[in-house]
This record gives sequence, C-alpha cells and structure tokens, in this order.
Amino acid sequence: MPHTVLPPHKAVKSHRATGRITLSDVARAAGVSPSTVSRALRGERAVDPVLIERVQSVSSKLGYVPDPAARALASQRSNHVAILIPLLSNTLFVDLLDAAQNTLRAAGYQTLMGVTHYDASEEEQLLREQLLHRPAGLLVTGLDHNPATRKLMESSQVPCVHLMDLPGIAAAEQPYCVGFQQTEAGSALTRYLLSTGRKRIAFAAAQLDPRVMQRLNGWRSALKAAGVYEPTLEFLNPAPSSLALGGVMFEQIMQQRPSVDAIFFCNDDLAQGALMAALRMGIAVPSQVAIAGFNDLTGSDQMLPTLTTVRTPRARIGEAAAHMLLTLMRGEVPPSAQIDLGFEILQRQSA
Amino acid sequence: MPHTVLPPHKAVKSHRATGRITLSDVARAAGVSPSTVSRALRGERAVDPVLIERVQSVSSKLGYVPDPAARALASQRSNHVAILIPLLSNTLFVDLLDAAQNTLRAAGYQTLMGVTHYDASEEEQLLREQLLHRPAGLLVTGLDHNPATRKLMESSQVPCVHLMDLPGIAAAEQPYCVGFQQTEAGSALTRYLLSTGRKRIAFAAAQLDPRVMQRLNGWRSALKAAGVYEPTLEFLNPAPSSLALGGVMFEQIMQQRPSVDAIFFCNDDLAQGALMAALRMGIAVPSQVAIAGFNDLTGSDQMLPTLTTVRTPRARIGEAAAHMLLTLMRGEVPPSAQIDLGFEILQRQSA
DNA sequence: CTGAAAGCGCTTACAG
DNA sequence: CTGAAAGCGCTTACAG
Repeated sequence: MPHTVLPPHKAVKSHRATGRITLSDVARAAGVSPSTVSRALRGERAVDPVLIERVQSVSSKLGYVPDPAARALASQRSNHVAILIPLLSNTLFVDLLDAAQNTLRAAGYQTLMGVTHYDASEEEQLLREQLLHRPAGLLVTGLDHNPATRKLMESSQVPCVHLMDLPGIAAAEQPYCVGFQQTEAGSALTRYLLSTGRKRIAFAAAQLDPRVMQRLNGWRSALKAAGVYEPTLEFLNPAPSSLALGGVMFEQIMQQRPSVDAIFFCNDDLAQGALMAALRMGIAVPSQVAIAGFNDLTGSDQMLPTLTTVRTPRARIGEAAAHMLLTLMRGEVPPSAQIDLGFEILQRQSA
Repeated sequence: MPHTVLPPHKAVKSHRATGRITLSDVARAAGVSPSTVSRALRGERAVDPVLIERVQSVSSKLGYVPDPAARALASQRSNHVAILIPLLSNTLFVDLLDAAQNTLRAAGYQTLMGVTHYDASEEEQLLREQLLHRPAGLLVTGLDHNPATRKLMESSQVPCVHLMDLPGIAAAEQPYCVGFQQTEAGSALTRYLLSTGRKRIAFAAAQLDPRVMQRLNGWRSALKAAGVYEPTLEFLNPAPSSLALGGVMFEQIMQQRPSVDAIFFCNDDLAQGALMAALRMGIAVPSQVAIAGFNDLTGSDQMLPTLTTVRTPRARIGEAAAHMLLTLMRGEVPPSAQIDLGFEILQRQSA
C-alpha cells in the first residue's frame, strides 16, 4: 500500500478535528490573517479591495462555508429569524410564513417557526426558547402580547416587525408593522352590503382573535352610521374556525333569525361552509340571504355561488415584513415604521 | 450615591461579557467543576447522584439555560431538526410539519423547515444549508432524491427518517420511514369503485409527484385485475393541484369521455373542484358519474354530495416519524425501521 | 466518579 | 488597513 503524504497543514490535526474547512484554512491559503478573512468575507469596510478579492476567490476555491454556530457564539447573533404565528391550520398564516420564509432565506437567514395556538403564555414560552438561539430578527403576528412577552421582546434588543395588524391612529408606541386596517376592512365590506340594499346584516365569527374583533367593530360602526345596528345580530363563537362550523352557524342563524338578509362571516372557511349548508337546505344565495366572507381563501372562487369576500394581501405582508426586518437587521432605519398594504373587496356572486 | 459592591465573581468581567448566566457560574455556585456540571445536566452517567441533585438545584435556582450555539460548536451537534417538505400550499404537508414539530419541540428540539417546491436541486441546496447547522436529525418527504442529496444525507451521518412513502417489498436498502402503501391505497379505492358497479373509471391527477404516480399504478393494477383497464382514461396534468384545476379537468373529462362512470382524483382539492363543477354543470353525482378523492382534506365532508375519499394518517405520520427520529438521535435502534400507518376508505355520498 | 486543559470556529476590542 | 490575542460558552479526550 502506498504511503500517502498529507499536505502539511492537514497533517497536523488535533484530536478533535472535524474535517471542516475553516476560516484559518482560508487565511493560510490566502496568506493573510484570520481576522482579515473574517472582515473581508463579511464585507466589513476598511479592508484592502485587493485582499477582499483574493480572500473571496480562495474561499470559494476551497469551498469554505462559515460555521453558523461559531459565528453565533462569537458575535452573539445568529442567522436565525424567529417567526411567531397563531396556527398552521389556517392557510392565512401559512401564506404569511411561506412568503416571509422565502424572502428571508434568499437573504441567508434560517427561519425558526413557533406556533402559539393563540395562547399568550405559549407565545411567551416559545419566544423564550427562540431567544436562546439569539435570532437576528423577530416576526410576530399581531400587536397584542402579554406583558412578559413584550418585555422579552424589548430587553432582547432583537429587531422586531409585527404582522397583520396596524396600530390605532392614536397609539403612543409606534412599533414596526406591516398589515392593513382590519377595522376599516370590516366596515368597508359592511358598507358594500348596505349598498346592495341589505338592511339586516348579521356578523358571524369564530376564533375571536383580536383581528376578528376589529372586523366586528368595523361592522358595528358601519351599521350604526347607517342607523341599522342590531346587537342581537352578532353571532360570536370562540371555537376554531372551520367549514363545518360555518355550516352549523348558518343553520342556527337562519333558524333563530330568519329575517336576516345578509351574513358577514369573519373568515372564508366559515362562509364556504355556510354556502354548502345553504345548498343542502335549499336556501337561495344571495336572493334570500347574501353571504360574504373574509380573506379570499382557496376555493372561494369555486363555490356555487362564488363567494364575495375581502382579498387580504397576506403574501405581500409576509414579504414586506421580511424586507423591513432585513433593513432593521442591517442596522438601517426603514423609510416608514408602518406599512399599510390595504385590502380589496371582491364582489362575486354570493353578495 | 452608595458605592455598591458587586459579588466577587461578577466584579471580574471581561470586556466581552454578555451578562448571560453560564455553566461556570453554576459550577462555581455548586462548588464543582464545569465538566461535572456539563455531565450532570446532560444526564450523562458516571456522575455522583448527590452532585447531580446539587447541580440541578443550583442550576434552576440561577435560571441557567445552556447556550445552543456554544453547545453546537463544542459537540458538533445542534438541537435543530431539519425537515424537508415539498410545499406549504398543500395542507397535507402542513399537517405533517405541524405534528412533527409539536413532537420534536416537546423533546427540546427546534425545527428547521425547508420547502423544496418539488425541485430536486432546490432540495439539495436546502439540505446543504440545513446541514451547516449540524442538525441532530433529519426528516425528509419521500424516498426519491437525487444522487447528490442522497450522498449528503449519508455522509452527514445525521439520523434520518423518511415521511409518507414506504419502500417496495424488494427494496435493497431499508431506510427508516413512516408512511403507508400509496400503491395499495390507490388500488383499494379503485376496487371499492368497482365493487359499486362502476366499469369505466378514470384516473385524474395533477402535480404528478412520486406518490401520485404510485396511486396511478394502484389504479392501473386494480383495473387490469378486473379486466377493464383502459389507458385513455388516464388524465395526467403536471400543473399544481387546486380546486380550480379540478373543475377544469372534470369539464374536460366529461366532454371528451362522456361515458366515464367514475373518476378517481389523486387529491381531494381536485375532487372538491370537480364536485363544484358538477353542481354548476348540472351533472348528477354519483348517479351519472361517481367522484372520489384522496387524503380527506378540509371541507371534503362538507361538500354536496359529501366526498368519498381515502383518509391518510398524515398527522400520525409526522408524530410517529418524529418519535422514531428521537429514538435514533438517542443512539438507540427503533423496534422497526418501517412503520406502515395504513389508510382508510371513507365511503361517503359521492361514490 | 471528577477536574484541568484543550478545543470547537468564529468575531472583536486592542494595538500598531 | 492589518494582525495577534482573547474571548464567546460549551464538550470531551485525558489523566487521575
């Protein structure tokens, strides 16, 4: 067997060598110090352009990839971005996650996902766990968090962008956030229903998260403004939102309040379920009762009749929030702390 | 102002101190060496029970939490588990992710998610990125990967469990996997349709991933066994699966092959779209044509008629795979390398 | 069973 | 602009 001779710097190996190509390997090959390689690779200014070039070429020639753990330990900052969403069973949040994740990954960040199940203390616990990884940034759903969570976010000093919600006009704090005016969307859809001649418009909701409650408020104020507000037309169910529940709620509403001439469901899955129930029950939509949803989820355009709803820009929210976070993580200040991406009423057949 | 005296060990601080409570802090307070604290906390055997007790109590008293980055750097193994799924827009995979993630988190692992978009080279790239984080384990969808990906998985030495698919009986390699027999499920559903008297059963599919093709094979063999196989009744569309596409395919099939008496859609979203299209077109289901789906996705039980489909145990797959991975990460050998979680035909109204 | 020491692979004051 | 040195907070041979 031939006696293979290892290259000099490979021959000397500690008992814990990992075989990985390290910063020092690059430094040695490029004839500079490790510090310089580190600076050159991270694009830190104050490095001779000639050296930058040399280091980069040597680095890619050797196939060097920085070790995230070592980097995190030394710099006290990882390439993780933590994202907190309420549920994975609502496509709304999955769309948010998908978009944010794509954008962040393209910039070299790994997404750490946390599912809170709408539970404030679970959110706190998740955040605590994620913070251990020293994330470079934070994406959280909504503006409502318990005091402990808020304190964690603050004391961690990690840049943070809120998703979906926008603070009220008079809000004292001005957190970074990307979303749209939920309240305004709620009243806009209600005004649309009013404009089609409907007078007895019910609001049917499940889950009852803060954003749903804002839509409820929008519905209320629009009806009040029109002088047709009727408190007993609020149907609020804290159970998780689903097609099946939408069907059940629709049946109940039609039974209890047969004179209702329109129903605003707080989410499309409920409205889709209602549409299917109407079909089963032989109730004509929209002639007997109009049905409207919210979010324009998958399948809403395939219903019979097609579902009138509000298109919400969740993919764009995820993307814009990720971009804003990227800006913050670079240490720059975003042009504006709040981004309102708006909404659009999709007038289809059901209302 | 009173001159506050810091406790001795806090007074001596390096210029890069982070304020974090470290292993050494615990060691000092417990009167043992850092090595012992490390061993005691990780439950490594060969530590005096008395010391373990003392270390644990001191540790929790001080609120010590190990630093994942330092741990990963020193041990060459992080508490991350990487998971690779094709899409986030198919609830099937989200269910898988959700279940796996919950199980892993309960065991102290952080999930690193990668979305491959059914692209082999994107999968390879994602795996490469994830491997940088030295994951303790790997969860990947399916058994089909390009050679480079396979090699990465192997040379990384990271324990790996495959989701959804099970290897053929004659497979040489016996990878760890949790899933069910896709082919068998395809033929079982087909046999069910045959048993209801259907003779001209079409197979309609989109996306055409490996599992869809296995169901196709199941459909083929069942029809061949019954002597009614008809190749022109295969409708394969590589586009992404969706309700809208299901509607379009249904229209096409009914137009091109009006004599078809049943359609097996490879996924429920397609079947749901077909059901809505049938409603629009006034085609009676199941009397004129039976419709069956696959996976029992959200809403299938709310359709009109309700959708006959195959219930697939994706949440249980995610959970069982996570448990198997946990076993492997402990260095133990799972009782069996393959787990078949089966499937169930849900006979509802549409077929 | 326990501890001192080295090492994991980077970043970052500090000095020049 | 560059480098030597220390340090991030752990784990793990090695020796006892």
